[in-house]
Amino acid sequence: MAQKKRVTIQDIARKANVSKSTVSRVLNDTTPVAPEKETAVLAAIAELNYQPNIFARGLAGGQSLSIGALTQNIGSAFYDTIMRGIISGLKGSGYSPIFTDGRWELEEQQNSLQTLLERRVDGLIVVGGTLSGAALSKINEQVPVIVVARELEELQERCLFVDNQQAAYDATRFLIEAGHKQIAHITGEAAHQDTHRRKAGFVQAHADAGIELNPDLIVEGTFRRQSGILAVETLFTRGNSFSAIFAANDQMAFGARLALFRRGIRVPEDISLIGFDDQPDSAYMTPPLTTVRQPADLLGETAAAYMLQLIKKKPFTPPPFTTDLIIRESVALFR
Amino acid sequence: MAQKKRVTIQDIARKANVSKSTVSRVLNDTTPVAPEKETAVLAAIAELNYQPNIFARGLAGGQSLSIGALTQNIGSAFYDTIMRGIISGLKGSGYSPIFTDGRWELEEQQNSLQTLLERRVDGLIVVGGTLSGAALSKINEQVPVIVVARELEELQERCLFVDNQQAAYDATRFLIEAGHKQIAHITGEAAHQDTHRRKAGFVQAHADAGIELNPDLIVEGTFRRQSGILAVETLFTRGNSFSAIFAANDQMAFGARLALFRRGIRVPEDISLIGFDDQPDSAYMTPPLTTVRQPADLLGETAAAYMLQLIKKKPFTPPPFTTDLIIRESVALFR
DNA sequence: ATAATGTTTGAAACCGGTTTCAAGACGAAC
DNA sequence: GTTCGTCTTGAAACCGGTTTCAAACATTAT
Repeated sequence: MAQKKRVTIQDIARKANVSKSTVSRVLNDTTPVAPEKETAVLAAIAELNYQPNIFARGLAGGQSLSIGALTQNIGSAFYDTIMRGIISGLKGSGYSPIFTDGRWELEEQQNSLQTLLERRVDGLIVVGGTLSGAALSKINEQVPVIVVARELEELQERCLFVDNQQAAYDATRFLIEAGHKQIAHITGEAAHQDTHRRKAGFVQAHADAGIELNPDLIVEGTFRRQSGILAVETLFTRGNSFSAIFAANDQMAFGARLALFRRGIRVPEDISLIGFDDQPDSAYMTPPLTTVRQPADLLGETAAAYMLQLIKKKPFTPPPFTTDLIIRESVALFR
Repeated sequence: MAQKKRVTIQDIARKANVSKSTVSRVLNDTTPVAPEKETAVLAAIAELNYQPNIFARGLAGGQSLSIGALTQNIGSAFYDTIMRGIISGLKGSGYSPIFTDGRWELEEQQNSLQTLLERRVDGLIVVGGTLSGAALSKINEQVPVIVVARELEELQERCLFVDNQQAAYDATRFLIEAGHKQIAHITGEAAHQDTHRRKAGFVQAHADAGIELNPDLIVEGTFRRQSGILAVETLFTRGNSFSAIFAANDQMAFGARLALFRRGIRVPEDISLIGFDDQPDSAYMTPPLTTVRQPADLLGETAAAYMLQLIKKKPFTPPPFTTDLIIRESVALFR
């Protein structure tokens, strides 16, 4: 059953005794139309429950009314929150988002990108990832690009990100102020920009506090839970003592926490732990994890708003993004 | 810069010295074409880097080559895994997925549905949610619908789901066999089908084991972390003793675990805990959570494969889906 | 050799919108 | 009363594909 024939603009035109052109005009509000005709058209649209054909519109108008969003891990809390921000930022604009998942793999990112471009998105929001700035810059010539949670030289004003170094600095300083002097750091994956920024903040905080940093206390991780476990094992293998760990993200903090648990080491009584991202589960860690919160929702919403302005070729100045240290219970004063 | 003009089928035709029709034919493989012409067309396509215009194709062919997927919480591990399954199941088929998020709110689900329908998806995969069977059944008249993780009378053969009752039965039985006799259950939200199935399994396991079940040990939750905390508080307020908790999902198990932690109650030494879903974080709980695993990836992949067959109007019989009890460290023998 | 059949092929119609263009209506200015 | 400019409107072209249709050609049967 169902409606055998879809209602077209022609049907509306006929019903309202006007031409297709006029219907199109009231639909898009491009040219003034006599009030009584407009009313008639609107009535016909309502009565016939007309839905414009998106393909015809896209074909004729050259617009898809969709924004592509390429994230790296739909399903991770951080990306999810950004996505929700994008959704809500686009709400009511007539544009709808199309999400794809790059899975942190370059090939997958390229495929996803290809898919979005084939779908003729009117704008592209890239969240994280490892696509080169040059590549994105080239795409930006075709369709406006905004980059979230990453900083690219080539697309300077199009990047929305927080000051990762400062955030890591704050986190480290918090540990130092709590009396910790021997602090370990589990870094992210080397290929990531954030990894280096956060590490730099960690280092800087030591320097500013006049604490000598033992390079053996820095262990390379991958941003994944598993690597948090490995990192802690590595730390103990190396044999240096430490009273706190700063993990470059919450997932690794979870891994570290499990590794400590396995060794019967208490958190925070024996060793303090601090993460980065404030993913939802972190508040439910035992003990609840002290961590750095990024305004992921705001980043997403801003990206959407920015994109809408970009499409309209209007100027836009993104607000500053600040991070917050969420103090919970995984950090103790060093006795 | 960029390509000022997009390459069209006409350009290819000209270059290969054939007509548009012929190009279209080699593109879609609908009618045999002379080998030498086919080669010429293919060469032209490669040389000019031709990408078909998806709108023109959709308009002319009446196909969008996209599959809509409506999930409830992009970002929750369970939905995420299903989504990945859908992505991988669709890979190479020419169809690409469009995801929307219903957020477990009816209005949002309806909006999302509307968006997908406007986008003229060729198929719709609904994951969970609260849209009525009648509503979905009606949509199924327009476009094939598959429902994942939910069972609907109206769309019987289109539903892919696991036996929640059996899975909950297994989990409960595991606790009983470990010697637990007073087991608490934190249910999901009443509006959900799964909630009742899981509860039924919990009840049935008691009956089969000849253990009388104290109804005070069943507390209503909402599937959210927070409700796990509340549920544990409620249990202690009620004052009944119990040695194990079966939470209807992992998130609530996390909440319960935190509540126990706050009270200084050890898991599993004092109270055992078992969850449902096996979300990634669960393996990193302290102690790692024993839980029920649903084959979410398989569900997603199957949904995609099923949809492709449906579109081709071919028959398809989904494989059986089984759950696994993932035994970790949150359950102890009752002494 | 002729008729019947089958295979390739291009022209043209079509999908459902948007946009250009020119004509018609109308009020203001001369 | 003309002329001019502005506003509203419909016809037609166009976007870039797919599909129908009939013609052209090749193949086989009679």
